[in-house]
Amino acid sequence: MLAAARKHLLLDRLARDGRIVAKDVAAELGTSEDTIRRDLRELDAEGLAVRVYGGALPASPAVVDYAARASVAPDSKHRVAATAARLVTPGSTVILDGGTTALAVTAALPRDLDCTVVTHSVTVAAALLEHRAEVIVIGGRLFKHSAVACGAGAAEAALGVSADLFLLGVTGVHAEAGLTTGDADEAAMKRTLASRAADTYVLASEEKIGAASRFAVLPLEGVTGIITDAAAGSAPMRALEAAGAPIVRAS
Amino acid sequence: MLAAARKHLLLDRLARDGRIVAKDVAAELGTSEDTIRRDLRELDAEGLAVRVYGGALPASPAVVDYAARASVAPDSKHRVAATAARLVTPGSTVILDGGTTALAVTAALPRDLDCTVVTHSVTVAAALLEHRAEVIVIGGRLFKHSAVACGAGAAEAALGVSADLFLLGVTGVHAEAGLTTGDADEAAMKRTLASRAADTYVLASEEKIGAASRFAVLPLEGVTGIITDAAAGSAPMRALEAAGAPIVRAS
DNA sequence: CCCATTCTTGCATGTTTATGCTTACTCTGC
DNA sequence: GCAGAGTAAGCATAAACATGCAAGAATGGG
Repeated sequence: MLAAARKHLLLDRLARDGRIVAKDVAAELGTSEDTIRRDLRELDAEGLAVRVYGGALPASPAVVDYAARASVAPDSKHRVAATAARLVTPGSTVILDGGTTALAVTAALPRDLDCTVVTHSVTVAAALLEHRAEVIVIGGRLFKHSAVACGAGAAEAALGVSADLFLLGVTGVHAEAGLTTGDADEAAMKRTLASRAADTYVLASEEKIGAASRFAVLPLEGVTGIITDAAAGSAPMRALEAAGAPIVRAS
Repeated sequence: MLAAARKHLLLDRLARDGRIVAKDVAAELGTSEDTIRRDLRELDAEGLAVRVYGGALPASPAVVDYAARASVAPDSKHRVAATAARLVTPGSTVILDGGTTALAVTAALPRDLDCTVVTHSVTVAAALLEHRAEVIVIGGRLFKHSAVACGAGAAEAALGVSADLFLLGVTGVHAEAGLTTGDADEAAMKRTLASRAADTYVLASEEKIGAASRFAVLPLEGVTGIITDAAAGSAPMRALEAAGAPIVRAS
């Protein structure tokens, strides 16, 4: 049985029964309990389940739905998110963008970290419910595609914020086009958020490098760092380095 | 049975019955009383319950309400939610409160209904991502216990809203105490939202009837209707009817 | 097509955790 | 203040756990 198929089945069970007992599933699938435990550990790391002694329980339903839709290679995202999460220091205020990579940051953030998180993403906010961090939601008209609040009201609310750090998600990081995203309002919102933070770091998982979308957010040099784990030698990466992009290597 | 699931069940019972008797639950679950006592001690340490001699009592109602959110919504909630969802007409603007019953309303709402939903709950907002409805999020400081935005900023944002309908969630509907909830800020926010809608209906699933929490939201006659499916002949219901509460029967 | 590399899986190891039992103590109501 | 129910704490045991390791499968370049 394929590992991916097994994980899907586990998520199905979780949705159907509301719980997973590692021993039972292992017996049913004819695999070892260790394998199931490993799977559950990974699903927990991805924020799709909550690991408990003996098995697993569902994560917050909204988060699961959203994250499952973006069924992409989680490794790259995960490494980038972990690196970004380490930038969040106790007591600091961080603006967290929307999107699946930002969602991965919430999973990588220690639950007992005392900090303030400002976000315009309802899924990010929901994912932080079980963290100690103080959460400030920026309201506005909800953009269904990316689950973030945008528009005039949101921008106005954002102007009241002053943060130490902004973790920015984009859809493209390109040597010439700079940092881009797929929607004009979102791009404007991201710019506004960037203006409210002392430092801005881009969450650039592998597939974003070399890509460009229609709407410019910021030029490459407009941010403090671009966190990525894309292979250093690849053509787009060399182009970015030649363009003077402040690359930060994820690990 | 998973230990974590058992704790969820305990919280469920606490929300439903208002108390837990260690001996009874132990017998019912087929575990030792010690295990239940240990669980209750831990829930108490986490602030989710108050340990008393013989069992446990709910902590602040708001806290328990939130913690039980992962558990299965009883039929009563669904019936109330379905009735409430039918009040939402195409083209209208509805303010949807936070809480598990409001969440059930999102599930009962047709996905292709063209309307505008205003909410201060991030979980409600996330649940509406796949609906056609336009969603406006009211931002502010996130109140972790119930996943809603509260406070000065949220109230201010709410003042800019004008809606046809407000679906209000509370923790208690009592003949004398009126409509109540477990947190002062939340109560104020609910009042503000009620003032922005032409009609206000209360989502009063069975367990809310006859219950009272610490903070008053509105008097019984301050709302257009109280949607419930509690048995008509019960004592609390007769008291409510005698007090002139505008009961609407769910079906 | 083959070999090297990587990934997955299951097993053995030592460690941690949950649970029920016992015992001695505490609380509550009479 | 006394009886009985309820309780915390310690202890033993079995289950669940993380980790390292090795065998087999999958993958990719030559």
